[in-house]
Amino acid sequence: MDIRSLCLGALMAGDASGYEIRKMFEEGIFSYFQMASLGSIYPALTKLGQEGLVTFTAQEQENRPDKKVYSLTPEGRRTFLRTLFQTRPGEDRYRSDILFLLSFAHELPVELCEALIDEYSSRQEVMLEHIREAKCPTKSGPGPENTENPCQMAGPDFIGGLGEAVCKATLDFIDKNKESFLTELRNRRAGRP
Amino acid sequence: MDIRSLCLGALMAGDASGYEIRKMFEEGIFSYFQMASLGSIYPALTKLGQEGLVTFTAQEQENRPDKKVYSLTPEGRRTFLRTLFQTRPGEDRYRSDILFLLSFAHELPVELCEALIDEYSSRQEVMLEHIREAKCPTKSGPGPENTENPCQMAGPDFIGGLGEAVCKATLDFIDKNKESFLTELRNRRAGRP
DNA sequence: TACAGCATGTAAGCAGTTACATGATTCT
DNA sequence: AGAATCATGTAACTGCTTACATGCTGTA
Repeated sequence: MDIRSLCLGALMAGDASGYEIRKMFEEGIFSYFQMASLGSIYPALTKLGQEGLVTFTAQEQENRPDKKVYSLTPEGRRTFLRTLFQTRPGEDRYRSDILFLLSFAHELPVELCEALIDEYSSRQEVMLEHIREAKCPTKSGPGPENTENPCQMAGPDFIGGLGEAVCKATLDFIDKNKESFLTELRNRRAGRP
Repeated sequence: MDIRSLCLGALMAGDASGYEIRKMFEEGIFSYFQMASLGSIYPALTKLGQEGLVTFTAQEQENRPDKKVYSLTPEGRRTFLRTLFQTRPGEDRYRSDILFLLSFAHELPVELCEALIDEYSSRQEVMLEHIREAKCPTKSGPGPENTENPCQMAGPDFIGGLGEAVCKATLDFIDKNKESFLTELRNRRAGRP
């Protein structure tokens, strides 16, 4: 999935500025499985505008750059839908420095291992929070205004449920295994220093 | 984590050729949370060799290019350990085209949604298989020969357990929610065609 | 006072993917 | 016969991150 399709997808949920789109990928429902930075979003939006797939209206703001609120054109919508149908989905990929580092736990101080695990936990908790908020957004939540009631969209609901289940399983596993893991590390250290 | 550290990390588990290192990232324990392609591994190995962090012995093979079996130098080992200590782990990131596509389930044919979910499931099953094999490798399993018994390494065990828990949670969620999700999609379709 | 958030945009630089080049062997 | 596996290597291309440029508002 290239950044252009990602932007079109974000706009399917409602009009938004580049800044708001990034928020969707950072805190919203997409944050679980995609991400995009401003440095790639702005150029993508500009290009999509040139191709007639999006338009924008500049909202004037005092003492700030105009806020450009983008929306899909009918053609943009059609193009995106076509992309959805045609895309042969690429491999999933998960990257985690923390888990890589923890693979070498036997070479690291136990305190560092514990810190890494805790860091991993707290990140998962943040993610869980994001997913829950995205599933049942509070009024004036992040992202564009909800033109449709998102609770009527089955997709995000299913995906959100999946994300929730995964985060919970992760936190649960750590909860149950962290101490015995650290104890084992300490014993090994004591056994052959 | 840059590709160079990833290669050093792979070699911590034992000597290996570039081709074998890729296998570790494709099927071995690392496949769960990192990946690397041959086009990046070979140049990295060459560079590490120039820097004195790895050496290799060329194993002659009939009618094939010599197999270059790399091993860490003492300095390579030290460098990697230093890296482990110093690295401030980057954000985890998970990318999934399938989940992105499924976010728009309400715009897709139900059959396509089902196919996407099934594809997702089967990929998770493959991953689960890899993780299990990596945790309790069979004799002559993938990757370099096990110079140490991996069952004595707590890190991979913990990580493997985590990966297993996550895969299981995913498969479990899909098992329990797929049908009702598809039914809901079909009902919506029938309700307002 | 300093930092975080809002808000857009450009451009350099780099890391990694993909494709190309080559070729024998073994499995289906 | 064709595909996959083994095996290494180079190079173009792409797409993304990071940093820079600018500047007000609100909070700690």
